[in-house]
Amino acid sequence: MDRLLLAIDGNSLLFQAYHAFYKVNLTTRDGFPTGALKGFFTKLLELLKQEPSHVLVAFDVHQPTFRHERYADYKLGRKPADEDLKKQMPVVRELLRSMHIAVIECPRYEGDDILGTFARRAEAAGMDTLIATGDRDSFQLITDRTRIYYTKDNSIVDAAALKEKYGLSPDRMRDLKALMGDSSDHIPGVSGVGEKTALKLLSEYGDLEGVLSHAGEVKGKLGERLVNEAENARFSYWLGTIATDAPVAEALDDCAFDFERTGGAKQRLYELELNSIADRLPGGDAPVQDETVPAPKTVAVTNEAELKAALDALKAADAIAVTAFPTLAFAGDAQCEYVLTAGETLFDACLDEDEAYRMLGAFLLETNKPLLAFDAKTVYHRCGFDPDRLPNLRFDAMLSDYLLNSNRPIENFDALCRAWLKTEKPSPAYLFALEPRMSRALEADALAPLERDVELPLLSVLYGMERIGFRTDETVLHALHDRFAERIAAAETRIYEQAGERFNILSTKQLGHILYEKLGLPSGKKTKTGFSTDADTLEAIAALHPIVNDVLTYRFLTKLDSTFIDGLLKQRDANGRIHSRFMQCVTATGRISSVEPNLQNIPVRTPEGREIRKAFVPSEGNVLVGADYSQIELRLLAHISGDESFIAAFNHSEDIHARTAAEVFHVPLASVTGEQRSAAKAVNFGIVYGISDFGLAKNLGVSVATAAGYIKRYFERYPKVQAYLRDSVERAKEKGCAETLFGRRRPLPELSASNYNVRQFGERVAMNMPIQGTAADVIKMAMVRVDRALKDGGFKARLVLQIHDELIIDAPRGEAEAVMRLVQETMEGVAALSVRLVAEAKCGESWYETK
DNA sequence: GTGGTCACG
DNA sequence: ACGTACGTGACCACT
Repeated sequence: MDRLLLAIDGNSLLFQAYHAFYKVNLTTRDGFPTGALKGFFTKLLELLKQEPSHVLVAFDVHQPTFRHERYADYKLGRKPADEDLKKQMPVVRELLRSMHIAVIECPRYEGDDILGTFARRAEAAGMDTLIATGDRDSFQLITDRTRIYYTKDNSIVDAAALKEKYGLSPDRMRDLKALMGDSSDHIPGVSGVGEKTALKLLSEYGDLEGVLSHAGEVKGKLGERLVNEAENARFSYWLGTIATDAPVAEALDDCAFDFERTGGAKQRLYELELNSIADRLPGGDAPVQDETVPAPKTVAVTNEAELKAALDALKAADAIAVTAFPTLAFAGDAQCEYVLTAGETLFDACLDEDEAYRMLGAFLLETNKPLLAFDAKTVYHRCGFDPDRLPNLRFDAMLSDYLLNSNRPIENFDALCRAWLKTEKPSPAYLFALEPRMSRALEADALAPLERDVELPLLSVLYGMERIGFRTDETVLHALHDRFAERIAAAETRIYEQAGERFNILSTKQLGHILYEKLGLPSGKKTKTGFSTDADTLEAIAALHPIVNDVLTYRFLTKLDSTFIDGLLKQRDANGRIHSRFMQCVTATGRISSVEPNLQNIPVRTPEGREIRKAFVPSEGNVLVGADYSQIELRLLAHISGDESFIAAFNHSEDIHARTAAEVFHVPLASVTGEQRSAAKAVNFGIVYGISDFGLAKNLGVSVATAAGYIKRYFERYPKVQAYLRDSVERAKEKGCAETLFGRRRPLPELSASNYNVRQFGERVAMNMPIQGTAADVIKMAMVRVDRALKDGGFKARLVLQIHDELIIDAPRGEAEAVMRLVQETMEGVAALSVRLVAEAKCGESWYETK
């Protein structure tokens, strides 16, 4: 096999990577931007699959290059690179060097000159070259030994592909550009000549000189321009010519590449929290060990006798540390870990993992020793604990880490150990080192009470909810499926008739083709990949063609059927119960989330969707008690802002949206119309989300000016709300994070971003997070207290679900009345604020009835 | 794996 | 001149 040179245009790739990750705003946990790095190295690894024998990455140096020195306006037109990108530039070079990949720069020459130079050198050495770039200029470098990997669409371009696309040979690409110019590269070209005209001229007269010498034959304004701007065109040709003889110090041999030597970047990539990249590099041996945390001795546990001996040894321990992934491991101190290991020979009596967990669980309960864990809830599941009898949990590293940085939940224990201790291999023994360190960090940020009083006890409550599950009635689901299936089939038939063909209605691409091309309906906004077909867009054109409503119906019903009916039926256990998992360390605001299945988005807003709640039923002999907070976020806004009239409205039990409407529209409360009320409701939501006139206008379907007027009058009536929103942004900017009434924090690196939109987003989050997050804190505290009150009160009733401001309890019929009172009082009394917290409880034979 | 869409608070 | 409501998760089509 021929040897291959992979020559990468570093600047081009880095810019592309930066913009690809722009919106994601990827950073390390302490705020260092890493989006461009992630994109760059992901692409690099992809390119390395070509198995090059030589690799180089060419960069521009930050000064005018020889081609541009003559071009006075050059600097004026160039946009300064974003701060975030600038910070990552030296890191890219550093990482590449530690991967033993040649980084090549040449003063006064651009990256593509270096690529051109090396491509020719490689050819001379009998090698093939693959140039990776997102810059089409490089197409001029194509030969039968040199191809371009065009990163914008991941295509490999050779002479044949170029001929097919432009009808030009590689060396005519410069002629093309000389005529059409390139504004992004500040190449003037000939005015009024674009790609089409340039291609036409070239096909007629061969090359640039041919075109210029025949300029007199070209009619009209175009001919004039070709004559007048001939020098401009020649200059452009020169500007657009990539050098193949740049005086580069490095030789081809300096670019020799060996994938096995790239592991040198591993440690640094982990530090940058680019784990997925680091994991793909070879080796990575000798990780930096923090001196104060020596690796523990490992004792393999392969059979029951060894497990018993290990537990025996742990009887002297002050606390027990346990991790469940990838396999059960535990420790009684930082010096020694016990790891469950498959037996090595046939003579070893293998120990069943479930049995090992059971024995460890029993040991924890018997001794009641404090438990340290990473993801204790999973450990509980593996041990199969009875939710009413749980171990003495003292520390969960996953929870502590989440409280310290809710921005990005840690993926696993490996990553946490690396981040906190600079260790490579995770071990439960490290929990003994992590506990004091993380506790100090929590104390320092005043987060210890949240950890101790809310998150740790809540973990056990959530475990109970997951274990118990929510009983469902499959006959309800099947009956609904049948009803929906008929209507789906009918809508489908009508759609095909009206479209005149069968197609996949759920494919946005195919649907867009039918609606906007075949039927000629007006297409509204666009998405990245085509025309938008979302419900808002379709509703706007529904009156123009009856097919549109059929499509909306079809979408609506298939969504209910596949996501909720099918989806739920798949998740039922042998007893018909559904065990969702409640994720405690996912959201940036402090809410919990629900997965597999998500029980926090079961339909309620439409009559058909709401029917699904009839399938959620109490256990045998029980009823469901549902209790929800009334307007909790707005009440918290009233409390936190201290706005007297807002507080008064709540404390007088007024309808808050109607009251807001009366204030904003200057009408008496009694004469507020339905329309005014819903506008006011939208304004209230907007305030909570971090208001913008544009967003409110879009939501309400009014002009931006009208929306701005609503907001203005709102702030006039509730001045302290305005002051609060302003202050939250200010405070967040000072502290670098937003925080709730109870001190939960969310880092906001967005606030110091150079990009306006990212910064605006940060400001909206700074307004929203304290409200949404405080509400999350409040209901979490309520859950802990409700759970405790039920158990302490000897009730059999148990929490089964939380939906952000609502709790569902599965309660014996005889307990219903008492439980309703208990849950309502607990929820209302959980925090003493300047506004009353109001909760309403109901009970019924299904979730449908508890609203 | 990503993007579009839509279910919830 | 730009492009935005906040927070989630699941399903489908498509690459």
